[in-house]
Amino acid sequence: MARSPAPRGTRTATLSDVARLAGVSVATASKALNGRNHVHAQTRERVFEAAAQLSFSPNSLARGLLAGKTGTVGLLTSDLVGRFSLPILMGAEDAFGAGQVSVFLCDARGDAIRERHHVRALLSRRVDGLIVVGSSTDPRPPLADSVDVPVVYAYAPSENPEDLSIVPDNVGAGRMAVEHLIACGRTRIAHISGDRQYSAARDRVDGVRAALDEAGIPLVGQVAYGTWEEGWGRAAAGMLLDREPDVDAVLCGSDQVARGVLDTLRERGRRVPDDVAVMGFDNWQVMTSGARPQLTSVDMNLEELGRAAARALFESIDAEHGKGIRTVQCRVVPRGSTAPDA
Amino acid sequence: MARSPAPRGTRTATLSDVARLAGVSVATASKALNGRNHVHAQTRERVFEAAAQLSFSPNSLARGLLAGKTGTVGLLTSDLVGRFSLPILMGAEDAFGAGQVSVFLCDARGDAIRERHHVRALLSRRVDGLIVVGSSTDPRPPLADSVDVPVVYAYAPSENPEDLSIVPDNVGAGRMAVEHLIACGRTRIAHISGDRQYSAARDRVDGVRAALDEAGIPLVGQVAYGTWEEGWGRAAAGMLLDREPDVDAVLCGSDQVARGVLDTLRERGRRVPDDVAVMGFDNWQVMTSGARPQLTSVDMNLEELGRAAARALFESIDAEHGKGIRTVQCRVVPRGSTAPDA
DNA sequence: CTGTTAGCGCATTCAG
DNA sequence: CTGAATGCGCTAACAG
Repeated sequence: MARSPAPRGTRTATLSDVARLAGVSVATASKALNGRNHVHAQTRERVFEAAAQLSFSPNSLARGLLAGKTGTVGLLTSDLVGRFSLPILMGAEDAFGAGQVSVFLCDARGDAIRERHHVRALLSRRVDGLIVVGSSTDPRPPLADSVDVPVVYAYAPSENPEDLSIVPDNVGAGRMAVEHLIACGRTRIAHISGDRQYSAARDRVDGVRAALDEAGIPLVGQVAYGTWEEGWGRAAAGMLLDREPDVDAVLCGSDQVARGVLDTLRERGRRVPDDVAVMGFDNWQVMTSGARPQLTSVDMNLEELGRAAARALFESIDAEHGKGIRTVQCRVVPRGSTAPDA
Repeated sequence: MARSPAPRGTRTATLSDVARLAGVSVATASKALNGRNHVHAQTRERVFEAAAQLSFSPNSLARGLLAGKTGTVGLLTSDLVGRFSLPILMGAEDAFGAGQVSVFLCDARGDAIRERHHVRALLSRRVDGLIVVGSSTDPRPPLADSVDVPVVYAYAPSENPEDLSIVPDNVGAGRMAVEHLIACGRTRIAHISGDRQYSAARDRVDGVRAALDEAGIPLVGQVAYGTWEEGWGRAAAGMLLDREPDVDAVLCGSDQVARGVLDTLRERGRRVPDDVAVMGFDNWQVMTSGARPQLTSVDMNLEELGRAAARALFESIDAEHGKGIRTVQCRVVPRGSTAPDA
């Protein structure tokens, strides 16, 4: 059914319209609608009726102009297409949306010029704060413009240690992954990583080594760096099996790499998880659930990271800036590729 | 290097600050900065210098309050996590971002209550227009509130024919897919679809049948409806091969289904594309490029759809509302799974 | 309890 | 060519 759209050209009702209809002054109408004291219950009633009748909606611009804050924040991403920005964005949207804050979304597409353009536009709109979402966990330069509102960097930390950054705990992720494999009884663990250029890959390796050292278990073979894709997983798994036939677990740099590894293992007649356990990183639903068997993976809790960034921004708005890099814990999501029963 | 953040608490410069520093009135300063005529070149110069010195940034709230339009639009999605909203959002952000428009992003999470909440907030912020992005191509109820700004529905059309909706051409997609397979010399074509509940699945089937009829080629077996996932593709392919061993092409409801079909074909010893051609829908990069061979797919041009929605909204803002449902063409992206050379 | 006044920052009249 | 005045819609002082 079509609620008829409000007639175009009809000026949207203003507070003075409401006041006039209710037979009071604008000030009284304002107080009534905003629940201030010192207004008679009956008057308040009349004002509310008038407002409803005119479907009055307070003009946030006017309010913001007066208050000096707008209840808006800017979310500046550099790579919307990338699948890591999205959950962060969702988490932030979630944390803000619950309250009275609206989010301006801007995609700089990895272009510094475009980023400055967006920052200026956002400042001109008088956002109360800014979240800058990176496209990888490698540190990024701070915003070029000097900004007089709080800024929180998410996923990619700012290179400036004076800034506040919230990042996933990649070292912890590597550690947790190995601990899970060990808990599953594996002792011949290999690591097929992703692109060595990414600090995420290197940080996870650090965690992997630390956990292995603590357990007194050596890594099987060398860490194999390559890409984040399935093809690399297939190729690397082939080489691994040739050199280290007695491997009983493969930790993969991403869920995609893990998918490739699973393919090669199946073709080589290795059973998963009986002969070889496999796990990935990112816990990307479409990758993990389509796999045979379903893929155990480390979830980087990106949505939580987004929420954390939003909360941190709130705090910075109300109080003083935080500084430095905070990490968000990740978690292992066990499935059939490491635990027979899962 | 850390450009020192502007000292907190320092009120951001206003036009009268600029005017004072330049030794002119606010009116003159305004004209100078906005490139109006009737202002001496030297004066203009002085004003610009003053503005730069104070890093003046005009307050969009004040401007919007005065002008009656804000240069903002609301993008209302119901399913950010879904992979179809994102490209649409990108396209829209792209089309708007090029100009002077900023985008409020809201995710209603498929909840009508939350949707109303967001609509009200956006109207209160005096957006100039609204794009409503659906999570499937099934028609959706129009916005519950009566809205006095233009609204464009994207992906999911509004149930109200008086509204303007922009949707992908699913019928055309089915048709193009079959035409591609026929062009590749296939005559024994089967269709493993997705979830029958979705109009997208049914519309594509319509296109498939139309194209087959035109070519005078019968469909091999029945249309197999199931889910959009890999597991369904594997299972359905097994049944298909049992019943119709001479099939030479399988059109799949999604790239994921196609991945499953490819797996089963390989296990059954059928070569792709030599024995059987395979193609999917959506052209989801991560699915198509990880496949062996790489997967031919129909791209629904969602980013273009987003841009089209943005453009349509522009037109509605400047002129009169459009009405009805417009479709955006899709395109086949050929890869190794249908054409040996690709 | 209610109304009057002032002003947030800006662009646009209209006089000078 | 420039400046003083007006008002966009609203809230916070104050005065009645």
